Amino acid sequence: MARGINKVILVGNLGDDPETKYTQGGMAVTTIRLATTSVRKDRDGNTQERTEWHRVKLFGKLGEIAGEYLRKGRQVYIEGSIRYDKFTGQDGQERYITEIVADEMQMLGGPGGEGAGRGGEYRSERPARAPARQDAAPPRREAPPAKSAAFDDFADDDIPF
Amino acid sequence: MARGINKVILVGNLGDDPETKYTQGGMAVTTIRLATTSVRKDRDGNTQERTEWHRVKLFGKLGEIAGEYLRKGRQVYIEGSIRYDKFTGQDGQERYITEIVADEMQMLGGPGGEGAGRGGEYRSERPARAPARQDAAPPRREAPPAKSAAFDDFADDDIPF
Amino acid sequence: MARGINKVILVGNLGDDPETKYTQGGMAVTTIRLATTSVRKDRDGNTQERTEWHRVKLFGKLGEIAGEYLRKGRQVYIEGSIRYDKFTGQDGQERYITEIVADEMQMLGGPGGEGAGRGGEYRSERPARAPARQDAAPPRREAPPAKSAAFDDFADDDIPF
Amino acid sequence: MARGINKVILVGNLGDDPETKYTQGGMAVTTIRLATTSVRKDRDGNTQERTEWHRVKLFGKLGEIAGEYLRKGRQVYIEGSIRYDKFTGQDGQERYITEIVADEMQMLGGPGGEGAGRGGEYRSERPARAPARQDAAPPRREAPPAKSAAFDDFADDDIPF
DNA sequence: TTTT
DNA sequence: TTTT
Repeated sequence: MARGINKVILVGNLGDDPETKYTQGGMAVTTIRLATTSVRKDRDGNTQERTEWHRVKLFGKLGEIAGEYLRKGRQVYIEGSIRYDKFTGQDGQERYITEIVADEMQMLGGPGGEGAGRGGEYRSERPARAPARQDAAPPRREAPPAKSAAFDDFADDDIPF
Repeated sequence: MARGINKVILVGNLGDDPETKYTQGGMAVTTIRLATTSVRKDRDGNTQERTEWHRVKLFGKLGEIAGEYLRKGRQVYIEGSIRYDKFTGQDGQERYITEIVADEMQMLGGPGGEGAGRGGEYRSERPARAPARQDAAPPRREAPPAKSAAFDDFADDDIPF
Repeated sequence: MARGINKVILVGNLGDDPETKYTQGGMAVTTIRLATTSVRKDRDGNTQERTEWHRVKLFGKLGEIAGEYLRKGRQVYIEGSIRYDKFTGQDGQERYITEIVADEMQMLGGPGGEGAGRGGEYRSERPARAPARQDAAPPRREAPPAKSAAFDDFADDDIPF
Repeated sequence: MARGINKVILVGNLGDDPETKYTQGGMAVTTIRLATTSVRKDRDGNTQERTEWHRVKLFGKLGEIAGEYLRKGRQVYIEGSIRYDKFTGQDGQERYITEIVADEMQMLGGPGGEGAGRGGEYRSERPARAPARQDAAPPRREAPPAKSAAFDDFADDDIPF
């Protein structure tokens, strides 16, 4: 049972094309970089911009869709959670990385969206247990788009409203 | 494929005990009323309060847990979506109702929480197809608490981080 | 001091052009209708769509900007809160209305966006006390776009990070 | 004009008492550490927990209130944005830090809440220009609690609903 | 009434 | 109808 809420909502543009890798179990893991920019006036009245570059990871079906349809420049809505990781680099130094783990994605009508229609929302399917191991699993890009789960929550058709 | 985002986040206190009904298929549907209060100063500098009373519906396992653990006065976090419904009353008049359909619930450490520990987060399981019809399905309150889905999204244990 | 959280996040398309009115004090009040659509499979495996039509109100500068730049079909991000209102119609019947009061708005890159650039985020300025009453205040559409407040929170330039 | 949305919502417990510093301009900057925990089942069916420790910064009035009322163990709601910072350590190494900059805070009914009532929500006032410099500004802890801004957005009392 |  |  989880304790606490860890929720992130981003609307930003991709700084580059997505990168997709696959686990040994064959699950897609796509990484995108998203920019969000805020603006302020400094004490001299000059406009100052600041851009945050978010590192967003998408797993499973969501990762496949992201890898297939997102492109550099595209505007996207992401909902997910923050994850702080620590690892040891090849130089023996400890390093820290912060990532947003997506569980929902919506392509918005931004630039770079040719070839993919203009929008569409996808939710993270909780990936089932990893399938039987397939060494260095091949892409299997033919996977169909995830079906949305949002409305499945009403799956009983005789709800007593 | 869904289009658009419809997301609600509430932290409020229950105005009354929850009410649980069951569909003919045996799915729990729990309704709670949540208060959120905002404050402002009017033009005369007097403090003005305004309370919104939200009607929140929880389905399936989430509805069972809510019915079992939530009580009047308890503070709760809800995440869900807005749903506007129209129906015809017994007097033939059209009526409108706005509800929040919950897909996540977190009991907070507020008052009224005796007997239930102090917290815990639950996510809406996408209810599977309705089970074989059981006329006027009995409660089956012995259902175990839903397992959280939040972390299940990492279900492949050899993720290439 | 407020108690509770009442937060709504929407990404949707306008069903019609915005409507702007002005208070006697000269404050703009713009209403837009936003569609969000979710999809589910029913028990027969057929795809079912459901669209919610949100009524969103934007006040002050935010209302002026919305009235000027938003148009039917345009995709927009809204952040705000839910407000339930009750009033008595001319027939003496009690009526209920649910509205989203916006405090942030971001135009997204959707269709219908000619003449307005492609995006831009705006926050609700807390409107100052109402200006001296101007009977049936004239539009004053020449108002400049609101400056974003997001980054103003760092207004002290010698922050000890 | 900002572009994009960068929004974080947390409900968690403080891992330690808050730390408050002051800028040379006299603005409070309070840092708290918040834990959020998620749970999953691994492939062997064992329950795995994972806790994220968020570093949250609160500025100005919000920082003063946090420093005064929050304590280790207390449960709190935070809304803010993610900020990635890079700096050079004393060893000449580049380091990265991720922080949540709060613009809303709500004390929840969790443990550790003695002496401060049980709740209350506060919003970040956009801090005005820094006051005249006061070298190593003294705390001025007597500052009154920030007034909530949420409802101020309706400041014109003759709104044409 | 939008959108895909 | 809650809560502080």
